[in-house]
Amino acid sequence: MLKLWNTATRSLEEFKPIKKGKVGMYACGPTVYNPLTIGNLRTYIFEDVLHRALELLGYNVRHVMNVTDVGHLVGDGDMGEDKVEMAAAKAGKSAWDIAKMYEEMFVKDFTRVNIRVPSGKDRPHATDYIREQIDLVQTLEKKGFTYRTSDGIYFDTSKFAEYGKLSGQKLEEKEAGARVEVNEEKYHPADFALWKFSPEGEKRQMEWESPWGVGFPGWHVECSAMSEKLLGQPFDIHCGGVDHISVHHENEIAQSEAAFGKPLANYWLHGEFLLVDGKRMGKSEGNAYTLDDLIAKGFDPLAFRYYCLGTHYRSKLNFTWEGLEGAQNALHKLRSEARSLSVGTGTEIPSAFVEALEDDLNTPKALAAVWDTLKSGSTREEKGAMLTRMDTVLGLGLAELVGQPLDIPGDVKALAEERLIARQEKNWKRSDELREAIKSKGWIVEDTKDGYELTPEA
RNA sequence: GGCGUGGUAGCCAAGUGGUAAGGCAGGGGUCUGCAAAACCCCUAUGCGCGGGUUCGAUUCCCGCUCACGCCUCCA
Repeated sequence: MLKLWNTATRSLEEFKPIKKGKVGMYACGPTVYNPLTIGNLRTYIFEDVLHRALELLGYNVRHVMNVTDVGHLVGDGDMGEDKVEMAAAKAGKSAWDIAKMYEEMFVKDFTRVNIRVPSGKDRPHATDYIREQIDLVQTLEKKGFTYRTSDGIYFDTSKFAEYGKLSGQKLEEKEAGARVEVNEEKYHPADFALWKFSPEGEKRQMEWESPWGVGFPGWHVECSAMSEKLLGQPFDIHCGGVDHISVHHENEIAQSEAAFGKPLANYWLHGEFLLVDGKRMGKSEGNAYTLDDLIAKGFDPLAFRYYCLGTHYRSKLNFTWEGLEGAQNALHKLRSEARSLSVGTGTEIPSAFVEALEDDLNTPKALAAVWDTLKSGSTREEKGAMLTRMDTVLGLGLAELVGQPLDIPGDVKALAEERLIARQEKNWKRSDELREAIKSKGWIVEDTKDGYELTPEA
């Protein structure tokens, strides 16, 4: 029985899909205006593991992730500039080119850490669903949830009685906060833009006609419009990062539920942050690392994935280089274990592994089950089969290594053979020379009980 | 001010009302020309602090403290 922690109820709940055997999940995707940080990546890895775990448990999963290529504003809430247009201006490129460039970058990063990237319709772009977003705003307008200011159409949060139910914060409590509100035309600080007008006399690169005037959709409305269009409402699981709980997801709920009069999603799952030096890592904090930074330091992207798997998704992960190194060492060990196994035909999965996943996606526990399996008394074939199955969830690239001894170049192999003979003749000088020769070709030779073992230099 | 999360060995990190998974690092041993690997063994009487409940708490309750996050764009 799969149990998941539902942010909406703040409790562990048994997962029951709307349609038997099927799961519809929606994940808030990147805003394509700068490179992904490893913090962003942690959340996407969590969603990918969720997707894979659901499949292992027998569900047919539809995983939709949007690409925000318009409408995400920087700075003071609804008053700032559009992130994509701003990045474009800075780079001297068009907004469309910027969006395309950063989308290609994140797809590359996803691929490098073995995240299966949603594609086609399952990766909708906000700019391709302008019609749906306008429709949604019109529905809200008809139902009386909107009002107009000089710069756009806004959602009136005071009209939605349940506003704040996800974060457990009432409107009045938010109001008491120390935030500075710069948009004095809004009725309430929590109100948010559904449609923004293009600035007077200014031509935006991304703008569309609408019943209210030329402009562009607000950030929150895209998710509501696209999830309804692609998954229906309600759908099963909505995920994202914890920082979205109190604003973005709250706003999505308000829009969607106000417009359609039914729940948006049944389960809300949120991935915790990755911290650096015990503090939040963020694009605006200036302490953000990218996957390329890790690679530049000689790390394998999958070592980062392993690192993430070692912490429960609802716990903060304090990123350190030492921790990443430990993860990489562990991954190397797993790889060499995998190579030493044989391809088996079994479809067994250790129950401890499955139970760990069913327990709110407890990947650290699942990883422990992997190690226990490797240390167990099962045969190489059984272990090979089990590791292969478990790797469909882990995504550590172990499955393809099972039963695949390293491909050793002939010349290296010949040197190793020659060294073996030298050793038998107790010609240690020659033996050491040959070890050096092998090393110069990028391989490490190690003696074993009945011969030697060659591994590529890290 | 409001809402929320967490403090477990050198590091990372699970977990439980009955005496602490796993990984990394470290130590000892076997082995070895050397080295490494491999294998075996060891490494928290202890789970932020103080109370309480209990036969018994790291696990439940209360208080405190520290750290972090959200409430303003950010996974």
